[in-house]
Amino acid sequence: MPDLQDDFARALVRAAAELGVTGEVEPGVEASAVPEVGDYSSALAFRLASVLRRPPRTIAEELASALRRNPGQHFGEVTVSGAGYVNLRIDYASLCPSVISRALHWGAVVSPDPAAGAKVVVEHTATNPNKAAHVGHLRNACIGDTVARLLRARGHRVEVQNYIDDTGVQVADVLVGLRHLGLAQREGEPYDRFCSRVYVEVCQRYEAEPSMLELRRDTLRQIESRRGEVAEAAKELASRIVDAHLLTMSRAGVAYDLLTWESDIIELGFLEHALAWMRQEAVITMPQAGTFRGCWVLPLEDLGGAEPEAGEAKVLVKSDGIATYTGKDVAYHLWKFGLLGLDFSYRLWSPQGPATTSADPGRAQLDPARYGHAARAVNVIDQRQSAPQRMVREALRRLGFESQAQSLHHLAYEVVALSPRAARELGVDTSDERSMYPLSGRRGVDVGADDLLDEAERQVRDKARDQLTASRLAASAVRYYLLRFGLNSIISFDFNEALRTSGDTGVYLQYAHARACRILARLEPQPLPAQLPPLEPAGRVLLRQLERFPRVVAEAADGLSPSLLASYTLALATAFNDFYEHSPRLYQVRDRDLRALGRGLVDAARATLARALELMGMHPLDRI
RNA sequence: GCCCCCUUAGCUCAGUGGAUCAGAGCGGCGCCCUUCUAAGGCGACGGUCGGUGGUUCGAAUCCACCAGGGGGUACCA
Repeated sequence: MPDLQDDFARALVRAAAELGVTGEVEPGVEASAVPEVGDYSSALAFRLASVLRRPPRTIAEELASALRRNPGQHFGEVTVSGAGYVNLRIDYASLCPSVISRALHWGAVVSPDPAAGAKVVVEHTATNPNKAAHVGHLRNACIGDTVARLLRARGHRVEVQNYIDDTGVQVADVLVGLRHLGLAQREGEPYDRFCSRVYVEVCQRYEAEPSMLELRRDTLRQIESRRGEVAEAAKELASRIVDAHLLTMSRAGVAYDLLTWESDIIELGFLEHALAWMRQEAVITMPQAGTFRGCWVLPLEDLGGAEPEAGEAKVLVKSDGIATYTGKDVAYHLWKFGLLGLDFSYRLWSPQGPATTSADPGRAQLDPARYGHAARAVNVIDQRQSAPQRMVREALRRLGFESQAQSLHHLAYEVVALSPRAARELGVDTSDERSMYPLSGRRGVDVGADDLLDEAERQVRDKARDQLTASRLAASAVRYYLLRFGLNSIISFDFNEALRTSGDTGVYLQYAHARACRILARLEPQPLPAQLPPLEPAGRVLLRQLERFPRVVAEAADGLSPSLLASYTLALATAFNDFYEHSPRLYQVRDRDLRALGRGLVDAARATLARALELMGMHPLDRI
């Protein structure tokens, strides 16, 4: 179905051409701010005023008559208002049937992108596999998962990868704790929670006994060697935590196509190969003196032969021979774009779970051609890692992969912090009166993702019909809470706000959907009459929201902006609730045509709400 | 020091290709449940969009400077 707003924009461009305007014109069509003048408005006349050297109002009149001579499909009245706005009123009677029938047939692709086809790899979550996931990790996963769903709804081929950093310091820390602190898992304590506790303890011990840091260094070295008992234990620890994370994330509707293991990148020689390549191309150098003596570094600028000082280079391999995360990330991204010339083996992580990379060809189960080979990469990583992400891109560029460097997109988002109240509730000293307090796994100050989901479930349990409904409702509430903020907003986490069930919440959206389902259950399906009865104002608002859906999906997907979809869905649910409150009970409506129209709108709202909820990873509920 | 982000109603946040854009939710106030789900709807109250300048016919939105807050700038990630 053609898109009405686009049609209006195109018609305006044609009209401008009739007035003798050549070249690019931006019609600037928006929903009318004043409903009395129309449904869509354009400020084109203002923009043409300086070109045509006529008053905007005159130009608007000329545009309007050109539009009236040659109207588009579903165009109603064309008016001119204000100092020169051209307004279009929708012909609701003609638009209604096509909007409704389109809504009843949303497929996997809601809003096809003509440019889709190339593969997009979305990397998200990448939580250190050493402790329980907290609400900050959950924000990452919800953003990434929704972006992946949005891209698929545009017709892109998407592969979701979860990078498992199982050879980093955080895993080493918990391993040190497990092996040297003698802590025991408590009765009923989940393993990931237990490891969180060990992590906090070990971090405290480092402070008290700096000599313990030697244990960490040694552990890290053994992990990176990939041989021996310690390396095995690290793999075992990471595996158990990854299982816990997958379970947590699945509660929130988040799933992955592939787990990519850092240990495999090392074991299969990806890192060595990438480093050798960068040495050969003189992308990285080893300063003989100065701050970075004995490290392999990526110089940030041309220093004219001088040795780089702090801030002038990024270390990829430390002087002790251990690679930094950025070093490993370069190797990973060379593979991701299919540039490395080496590949993993692939098998299933669990029978129904995601695929995983493997360093053991003997256990390979899956076709390697399916994975990697990205044309475009979207990395969902919080804003604090902007600098390292730039380094990865810069390394690709200097190896001669300019187009891949440009196709690597760091989707940066702000962190979740604690509101002063939440911080107090978690026992943080807030006497310094800061505006927010950071989450800290290291200090044990965080909101566990599972705990939050559990708490949300308790909140809705008594009103939900069963346990499954309660858990889906809870997941919806949490997911929507984490998605409705813009990516540049720090979420000042507050329990009351996150667990609220009224107003601008996931529960409200689910309720609207379930309400539509309950209404439909009482009505026989019925074809729309050829001649539609007039639509009430609330119905017109609803129809306009329904008409807009594919456009919103396109904008949210192309702009990698889940919050756009969140605010749209709220507007749609509000329009539907408004329609519901201001229309007579449909099953009591005698007029057959009126009932058919109402049923059609409710069904379209139901289908569109369901699709919007799915795109946000929320399971649409037929009944609550 | 340098770089990035934020500052909009009492609170939490949308809105930033200029115009018809001062919006939502929460809280507080007043209404609406014999009738498809009231986790809903309606009404009133509430903001000189951090400040100052600039560009423009027109700025919450663009530019400059300033203030406050957060983050980065590590041989952590």
